[in-house]
Amino acid sequence: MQQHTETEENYLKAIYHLSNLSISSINTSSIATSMSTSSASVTDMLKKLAEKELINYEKYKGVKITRKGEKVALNIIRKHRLWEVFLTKVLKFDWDEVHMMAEELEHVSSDELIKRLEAYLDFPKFDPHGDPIPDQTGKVEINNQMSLSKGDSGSRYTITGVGEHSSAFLKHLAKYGLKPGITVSIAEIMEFDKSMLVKVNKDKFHLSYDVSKNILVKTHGAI
Amino acid sequence: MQQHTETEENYLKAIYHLSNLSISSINTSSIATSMSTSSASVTDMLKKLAEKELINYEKYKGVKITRKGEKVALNIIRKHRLWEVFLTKVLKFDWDEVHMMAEELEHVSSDELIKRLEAYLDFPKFDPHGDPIPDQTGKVEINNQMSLSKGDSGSRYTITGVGEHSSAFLKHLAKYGLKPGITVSIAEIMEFDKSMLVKVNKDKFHLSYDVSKNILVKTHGAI
DNA sequence: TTTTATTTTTAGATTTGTCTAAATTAATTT
DNA sequence: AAATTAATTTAGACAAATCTAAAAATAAAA
Repeated sequence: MQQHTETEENYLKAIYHLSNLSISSINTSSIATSMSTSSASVTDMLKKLAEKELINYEKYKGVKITRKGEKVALNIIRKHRLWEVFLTKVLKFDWDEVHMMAEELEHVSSDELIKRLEAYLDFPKFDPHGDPIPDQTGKVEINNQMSLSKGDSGSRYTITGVGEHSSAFLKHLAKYGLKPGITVSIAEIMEFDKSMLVKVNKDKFHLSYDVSKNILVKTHGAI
Repeated sequence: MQQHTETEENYLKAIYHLSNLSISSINTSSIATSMSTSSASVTDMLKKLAEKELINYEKYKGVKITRKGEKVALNIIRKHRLWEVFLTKVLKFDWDEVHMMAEELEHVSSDELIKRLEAYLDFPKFDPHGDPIPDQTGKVEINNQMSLSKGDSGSRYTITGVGEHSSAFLKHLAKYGLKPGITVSIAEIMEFDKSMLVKVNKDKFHLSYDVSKNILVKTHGAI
């Protein structure tokens, strides 16, 4: 049933994620960047994935993931996120420590194992970073999140997730106590560098544009 | 810290297990058989492992695992057995289903993850098949188990483990309700085929030599 | 619309683990 | 002890995933 190599799965995952960032088709170099590899290697792999009908690929024209490829990607993402819940909720790891471990675990676990893990965790809907967990059929809840950087001065928002998963970024947020579920209000937005002053409870602090851009929120009060 | 490939780890594990079956040094073909591969492939890998000082290897003279190699093997075995406990105790898999899954999980999990898993499982000393779980330093409890096939007619024994882990064999034992912790007494031993008649509570049944050979026991009453 | 610059693909090499077939060494028989 | 058989190692090839450098195609600029 699972006839793909770990590497193929990682490429598919990367292509899937890039597809969600822009509507247009994905180019070779953006995949190379996100996989930290050369364009030549990407081209080789694209041929292989196209052969298996996991992507549509035309030389020099870019890549589009097929429904079949998307299903494979979503299954990997499902595993990744369920393991992240396990690692934080059960083994008590911090949310900034679990990404790399889940990166390995996502490839080894059988569908049956994941089904049982999901039941054991009581069918969580989101991972520790606020990302939705796809179900067995590949359905994902689309949460209408926006970047905090697009928020308005004076408004309140609830953090629903992050746009970057590096340990460095998550550790940085942890210093301010920022994580999914926390409510922040924007006190002031600086014109010249798009940085902002935010308030959490009684605390006030300054967030650079690079940071606020990667904090995902929903407008406060809305479901 | 963990500079070995998955394949190298699997070879080391096989060599370690074979070393515990006979005192003499291990030959190429027995490794090939247990790994389901060719002798030529084994020879290639032995050179690589010897290079890394994980084994002592002399052309045509066989293999002995070094202390360093043993430590690597025991760490993999530790991970394997802790995952087996997790899969049976937490995710409620049957003991005959967990071997292959643990075979994959043993390679991906960091030492820190395993330390937390061990604590979460409340520091189990044995896996579901009765095999002892090595500690972080590579210490293993040597349980003085013997094969049921070497038992005496009229004596009672407690099952402590199995000498073969295939799903087929474990399913066969399950049919009789045989597993670690169960007490059996030998009612009769047949001379001609070394098969035996055993009693468990009120039930009596016939075990072939092939089966009794792979049931490990301790003499009843002893710790 | 040429020319230049950028992106993408091809060509050829490398690494890891595997294979088959041939050669070598060790073990057994006669 | 010589001959035969069995086990082991070498040689050469292959598949997967990667790389660098060169060639080809597309995009941007003059």
